Order: sequence, then structure tokens, then C-alpha cells
Amino acid sequence: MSARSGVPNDPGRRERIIAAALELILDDGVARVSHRAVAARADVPLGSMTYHFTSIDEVITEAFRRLVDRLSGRYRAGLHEAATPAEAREAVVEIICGDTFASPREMAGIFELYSYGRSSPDSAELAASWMGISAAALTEHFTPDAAHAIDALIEGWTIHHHLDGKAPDRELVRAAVTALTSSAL
Amino acid sequence: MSARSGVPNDPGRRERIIAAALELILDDGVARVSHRAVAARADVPLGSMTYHFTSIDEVITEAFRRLVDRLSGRYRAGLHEAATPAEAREAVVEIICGDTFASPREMAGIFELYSYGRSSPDSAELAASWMGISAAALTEHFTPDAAHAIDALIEGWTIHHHLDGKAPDRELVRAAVTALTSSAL
DNA sequence: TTGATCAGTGTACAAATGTACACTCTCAGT
DNA sequence: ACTGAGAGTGTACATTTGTACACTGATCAA
Repeated sequence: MSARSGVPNDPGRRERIIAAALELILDDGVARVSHRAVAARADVPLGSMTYHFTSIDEVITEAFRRLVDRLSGRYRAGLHEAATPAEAREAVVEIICGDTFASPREMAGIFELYSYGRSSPDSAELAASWMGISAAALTEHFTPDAAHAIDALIEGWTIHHHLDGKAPDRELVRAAVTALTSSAL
Repeated sequence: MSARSGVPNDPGRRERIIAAALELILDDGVARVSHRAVAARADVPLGSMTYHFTSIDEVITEAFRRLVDRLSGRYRAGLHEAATPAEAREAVVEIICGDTFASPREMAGIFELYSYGRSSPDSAELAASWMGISAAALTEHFTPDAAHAIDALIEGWTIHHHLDGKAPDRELVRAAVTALTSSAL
């Protein structure tokens, strides 16, 4: 038998690298992500990068995966907690207006994912799965049609919220969500 | 007096460079834009780039400006043509479901702008102005509140349309837009 | 303890990038 | 036709990038 088979010297290192990469994406954007920048942020030697990952794309995609996992977890939990239609609507309002579901940095990260997916098939798949998750979470409370419309509303209004720098009026958002649920959708 | 003062040897060259940069952004994404890549695409010597622009950021921002101009022109025109509320709603449906207002490539370009604005103040301003233009075009037909909601719906649904690769159901979109306009918004 | 084996690293390198700038070319004024 | 000022360019250069890979060192079977 072989000695020292598969025993890592520093377990969890790969994870820490991915975490560092995600922080870098959220702070500075994908464009600034490089083997060296991530290595420095994770306080890890450069060689570690090529040892644990086959390419920089893999690092970035894995970082995005963490982001999507994190956000979809909160998203799902927040909507699952809602017991009544009114509470579900309120959860949607909070997703759009609050920052308990996603901080501005995290929302910016999602846009970066959309852009990055244009040149990375793996990230494109990830972006698609993120959209699927949010749609699924909504269909728990709304008809499929209403869920589609609300999903789009969330997507767009969240972007505006983020780019404006200030949260939209809760009353207005609530009215819009209600309008989308109370008609024949 | 000075001889040859301000007489360009090849007028319109700057414009052609910007056009080439925009095409490059739409085809391959900002990440692939470089002095050399743009120069090659515009069939212009490398030195021309630094002669006409102070930095690559300027080239990219100008390219985005053309994109925003182009889209906001169509946007405004399309909504301005509408004479009745029903026609205005139909124009919104077309913006979301059709590709007469923005091709998939152009929509992808807008996302790239949102991302790029994170590190370029000029592009951030451009992104903000794009949002302002669309909002203004909508207030021509809808109440300010309804305009906000519809603007968000357009933004989000257009993204979904683009990332899904297939247009959403027109009937559904029409119902959603109607819902947002017929209530107390 | 030893040595085989694989985890992990430091360094080197080719390719690509943004930019500066010494140069060449062109044309308006004479 | 000539000329000089300013339009426009080719080349060179310092940096930064992704990646390869010869090396070092930690661990387990013996």
C-alpha cells in the first residue's frame, strides 16, 4: 500500500481560498480577481492556487457558487417561514427593500455572475440555477404565473435599489406585489 | 498663424474606434476589450488608441455611452408613439418580450455596464442616467408610482428573458402590466 | 527510525496588457 | 514648390497575468 494517501496537510484550505475569492469579487469585482490577489487575501502561497484549482475560472466559479448557495438559502428560508399569503408578500417586500436577504455587495456580486456567465459555461449554469431557485421558492406561495411576475419584479427592483443606493418605498412595493397577486395571475 | 491647426487627417476615426469597441463588448464582453483588440477590430494602428483616448477606460465608457444612446432612443420613441394607455402597455410588453428595442447582445451589454460601473465612476453615472431615461419615458403614460413598478418589472423580466434564452409568454406579461396599472398605483 | 509517497510550494517564463514617446507623414499658408 | 506645425504611428518597455514544474517537507507503513 502507499504511504500518505490522500491525507491533506491543511484541510479546509481550498475552502478558505474560495472564501477569499468571493470577498475579492464582492469588494472589487471579478475583473480584479487573479491568482495572486486571491492568494494574498487568503494568506496562501501562489503555488496553492494551481495546486487546488485547475484554472482561475474554476476559482471564480466556485466563489460564485458559494454566493448563490448563501443567497438561495436565505431566500428559501425567508419565504418558507411565511405562513399566510400576506406574510409571503411581506417577505417579498423585505427581499426588495431590505438588506437581510442580500447586502448591496452581494447583489452586485449577482450582476457580476450574470456578466461572467457570458464567457464561462459553468457560471452560466449557476446563474440559471439561481433563477430557478428563486422561482421555486415563490411558487410555494403563489400561482406559477404570479410567481414569474413577482420574480421579475424582485430582480428588477432589487437592481434599482442597489444602483440607486437607496431603498424603494415599502408602501409602493407592497402595493405592486399585491397588485400582481390579486388579479387573475 | 499656425499651419494645419486642428485639421484631422481621417475625420470620424474616433467614432469608428468607439463603434468597434462597442461591438467587441457586445460580442465578447468588457473583459476581452483591450487597446490591441479594439485597434484590430477598427482596423486602426495601435498608436491611434492612445492618440484619441487618454485611457482604455475612456474607450469603454464611450462605447457604453453609444449603447445607452441607441437603446434610450428606441425606448423613448417606442413609448412616445403610443397614443392610448392600452398602446403604452403594449409597448411595454414588446420591450419585455420582443427584440425590437434591444437585442439579446445589447441587453447583455447593459449588464456589463452595470458591472463595469462598479469600478468606473463615469460608467456608473451612465448606468444611472439610463435608468433615469427609462423612468422618464414611462411617466409619460403612467403615474409616477406605476412607472416605478413597471420600470422594475421591465428590468427584471428583460433579464430573465435574456438569460432564459426564450421570451416570456406575452399574455402573462400583458396581464402583469395591466395589474400594475389598474390598481391604486 | 526510516524511507517511500504524495501534499504543498517557490520560482521561472511566455504571453498579454496599458502606456509613453521619438518618430514620420500631411497639408494650410506662403 | 516649400515648409513647419501639428496629426498620426511604430516600437519599446515595465507590469501583470496564468500556468508549469522541479523542488521541499510532512506523514504513515514498515
